[in-house]
Amino acid sequence: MSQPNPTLWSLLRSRGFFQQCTGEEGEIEAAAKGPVTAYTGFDPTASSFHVGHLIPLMAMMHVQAAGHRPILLLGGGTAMIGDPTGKNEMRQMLSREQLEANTQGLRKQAERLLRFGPGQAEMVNNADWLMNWGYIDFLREIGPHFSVNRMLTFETFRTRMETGLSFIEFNYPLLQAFDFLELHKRFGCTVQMGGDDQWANILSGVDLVRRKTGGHVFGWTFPLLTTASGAKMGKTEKGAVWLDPERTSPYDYYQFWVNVDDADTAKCLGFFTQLPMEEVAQLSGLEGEQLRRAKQVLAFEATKIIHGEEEAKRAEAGARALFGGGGDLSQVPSAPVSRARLAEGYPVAEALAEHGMAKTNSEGRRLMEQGGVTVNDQKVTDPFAKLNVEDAQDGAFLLKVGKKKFHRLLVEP
RNA sequence: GGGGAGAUUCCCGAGCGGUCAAAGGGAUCAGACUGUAAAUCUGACGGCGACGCCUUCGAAGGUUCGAAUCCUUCUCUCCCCA
Repeated sequence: MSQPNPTLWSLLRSRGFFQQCTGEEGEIEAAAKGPVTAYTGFDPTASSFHVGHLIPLMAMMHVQAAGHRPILLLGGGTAMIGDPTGKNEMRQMLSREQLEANTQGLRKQAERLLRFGPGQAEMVNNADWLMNWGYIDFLREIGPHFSVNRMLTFETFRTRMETGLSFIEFNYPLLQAFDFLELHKRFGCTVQMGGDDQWANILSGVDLVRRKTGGHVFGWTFPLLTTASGAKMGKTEKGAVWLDPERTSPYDYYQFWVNVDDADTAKCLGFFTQLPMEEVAQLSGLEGEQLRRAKQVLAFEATKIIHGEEEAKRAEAGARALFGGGGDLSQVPSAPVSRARLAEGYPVAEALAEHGMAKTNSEGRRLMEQGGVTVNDQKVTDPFAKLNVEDAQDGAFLLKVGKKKFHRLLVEP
């Protein structure tokens, strides 16, 4: 392990990864003289991380880069309960098989971002210690340390007083607190990090560790990632933006970042790139049209971290071809079309629907009627227009919907 | 255990026998303006080669020329009392 970097906390602060932490001013810094073990948890509710998970993941990368030890906790056990935080209603319960599959998926992705191994990052699954408890035992062991009166004051639960809260969800903070205790015992973990909505859960853990072991541990939260207009970030018309290239292609991933609001650019450069802050500050200083340069850097860097430099370059080349004019079209998302299909006249509406540019044929036709569809740079407004072999350019059709959605159909030889 | 309210298209939410594919808002998409930004304005927003046809208003039956609207049963949710 490299020499621990005592400036980890100030680095995190300067990059935006700080909302609040427990302890007195400067206390956590002081406690971090030697290598610190810090953990953050993710419940495996899907088989891939998405952009919403990126802040804690990036934070863990900084922890490791600074010479400390990050622990990534996958909540195979807690996901059996379901975190009620931020939910208006109970989450659908996932089957054990599903959770196991999801855990595998997340594990694979995490391994690309952090170095795991002896003396390096740890990856744990809380199913390993949560699943074997007997109900009575757990209640006797942990229950006495939790005040229902206090739990009811948690924002999470207060909002649920209106819509209803089941007992299973009410138990969630106990389990998360127990995780911290367990990691403290096993790995000497002294810091739990998470989104600010986790504050109450994290505090529960800090308290529990103190009560059970007398240990002094810390909680640290990140700001919740919202767009300048207040909405949760990470959603597009296609749904969540995933880190799994099968779900969100590197090209789309790159596009997501190019398309962030002007107002969010600076914030995102701090969170989602590893560029030095001087460079971030300089890029953020750009104005107007120039700011797009900053977004291109953001997109490239963010894509590089997740998909690697090669993919980032490809995504960038594709974007340049489509938006910059000319260039290399080979990186644009594409699919083959058979000659037979074209011979009988391939309705544009169907082509759009079959390649994810419209949900249905009707929507495809509507888009055409509204002037939103372009084939090889020619606007097509006839809803029943067809593609024919002889209309192909360089053996392909470039379909475009709106300003940003492109797809190339390659005529089979 | 007793009493009450309710389940509507992605979300919220009108409709309460025909004029309902179902008001309004949000979200979303397209067009204009732009910088692959934001804001604003306009349009679209169940499916279908479509001024018509098909499938929708928790589920299944029934009444009726005709039902999201009435009746029956069922499932689920919420509230109040105990």
